[in-house]
Amino acid sequence: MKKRVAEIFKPFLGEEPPVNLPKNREFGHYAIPVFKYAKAQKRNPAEFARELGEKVVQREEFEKVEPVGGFLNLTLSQKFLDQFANRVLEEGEEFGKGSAPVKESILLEYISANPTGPLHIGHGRGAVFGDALLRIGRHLGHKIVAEYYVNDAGRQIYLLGLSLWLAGREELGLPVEYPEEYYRGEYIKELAKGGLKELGEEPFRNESGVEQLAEWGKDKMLEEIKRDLEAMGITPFDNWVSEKEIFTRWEEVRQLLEKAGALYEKDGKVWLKSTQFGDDKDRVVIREDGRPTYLAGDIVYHWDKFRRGFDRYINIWGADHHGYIARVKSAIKFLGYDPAKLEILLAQMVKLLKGGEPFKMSKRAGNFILVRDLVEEVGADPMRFIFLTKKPDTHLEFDIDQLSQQDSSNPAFYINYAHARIRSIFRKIGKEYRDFIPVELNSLGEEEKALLFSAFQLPYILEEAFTHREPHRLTNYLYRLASDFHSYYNRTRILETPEEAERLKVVAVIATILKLGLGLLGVTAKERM
RNA sequence: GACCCCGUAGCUCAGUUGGAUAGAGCGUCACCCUGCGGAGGUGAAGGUCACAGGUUCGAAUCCUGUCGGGGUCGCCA
Repeated sequence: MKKRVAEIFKPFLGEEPPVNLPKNREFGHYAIPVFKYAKAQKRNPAEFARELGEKVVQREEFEKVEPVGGFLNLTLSQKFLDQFANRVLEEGEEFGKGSAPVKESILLEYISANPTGPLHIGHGRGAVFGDALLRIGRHLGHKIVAEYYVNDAGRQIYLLGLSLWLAGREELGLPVEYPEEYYRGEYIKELAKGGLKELGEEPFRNESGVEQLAEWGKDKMLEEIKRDLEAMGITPFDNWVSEKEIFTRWEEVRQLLEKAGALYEKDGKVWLKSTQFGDDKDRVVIREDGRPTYLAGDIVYHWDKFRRGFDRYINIWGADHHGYIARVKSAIKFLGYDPAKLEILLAQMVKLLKGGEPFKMSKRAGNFILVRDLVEEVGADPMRFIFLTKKPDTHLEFDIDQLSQQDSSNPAFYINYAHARIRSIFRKIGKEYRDFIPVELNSLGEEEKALLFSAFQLPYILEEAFTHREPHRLTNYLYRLASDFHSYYNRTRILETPEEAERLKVVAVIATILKLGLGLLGVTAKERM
């Protein structure tokens, strides 16, 4: 819509001018600041705006063209609004589909939490963030592959086995000596009990059982993670990539790195010369005892990603991994790929309060808050919403009690309620949205025009939300739209008025947009509350 | 010390590509039910956009510096 307006001005200005959305409704739907063009011609901006206005005032798209200072304010005609309303009603939830100006193939990797414990709310934030990006991006027409990297090898998995072994032994009354590092927490005890039932007591008798328990426990945890994802309504992943499996290609990658002069030996270890491409220090990839570090696996994984030839690679990591970016990018560079194609988004921490009381998260200590518990407490939708109303790179703090509220303080509720109210009207009259396509809009009030206008912004909002990797823009937009609707609905009767048909058409558009937008956030719009 | 994120109303946070009078929710106060869903709406109070410079027609937004809060700095992941 905005694009069409910009195009109208291209012949007069030589380019598509910036088209602003004025905050104040008195200034119309769109405003074009002409300062830049006036200055280039050394003209007075007000005069320039007036002359520009005269050139477009006759067009059917505009009802009013008004120069104010250095701005040219535009009010769209009902005819123009009607055309868009018809498009929304015809296309329904396909509205805006494939509207990205440039379509890319993207490999999106997110969560990738170790299968050593259930997901906590920090993972939850990354999960919801990634899922929203995925849905929005796909709607816009990007080809996105969703991938989860499973760290199913190495020390963390060993520790899982050890922790289960210890917990099982304690359960059996066998002697237990706790080392400094192991996983605590209720889930370990429960899992160990499950292990006793399923595998018998044998693996717990002596230390050789640790490895078996690690393998078994990892599979169990992965299943639990998948259950958690499902409970949150996360779109199923296209790929689950196993570190263990991918690492079988290490020799191949190692040779490539050596050829590129990326590796050297020192103190019996193999180092990556990551300082060459901006890292603070070089990093060990193979330890003295021959075991690879985590980085080695990650290098192979990224090599594998780039070989698959996407336009872009997006990783969503916890903010605590930011120091890791430089070394991964340097490895990519050594392997002959363009590290600029790898975009790493950091999701900041989540702090949870309940009645003002802070909760702390620490996976090791075992007193972290599980996604599962939060879903049980407030439901998946409110949880998704609270994560998606904030920028991912800000520390997020919220009180659980507020999310349990069934009122406007709970955005998930509030938006759904707007949708349900409209559904209720259509249930009552027994008609479909599409039935109103033939209705001509010509006696709309200011509020109705404004409602339609903001509903038509959806494709633009989606584009912005995706390119900035900020799905919260969509959430906030939907909230505003719902709010505008509630306000309108509160003072405007729809049924049994002379304007009934036109008003139904307007709210049908609103409901379509709300449902579509909610869907892209992973929330199913409710028919009734 | 280095690097990353943040600093906007009492609290939690939005603020579009730099654009006109700075926004929401919660909390406080005052209102609106003869109504299609009041689980809603309207209004009031509340601001040195951390601070200081700079860039320009114009800065919460971009640049530099300072201060403050959080995070990371492993041969864990």
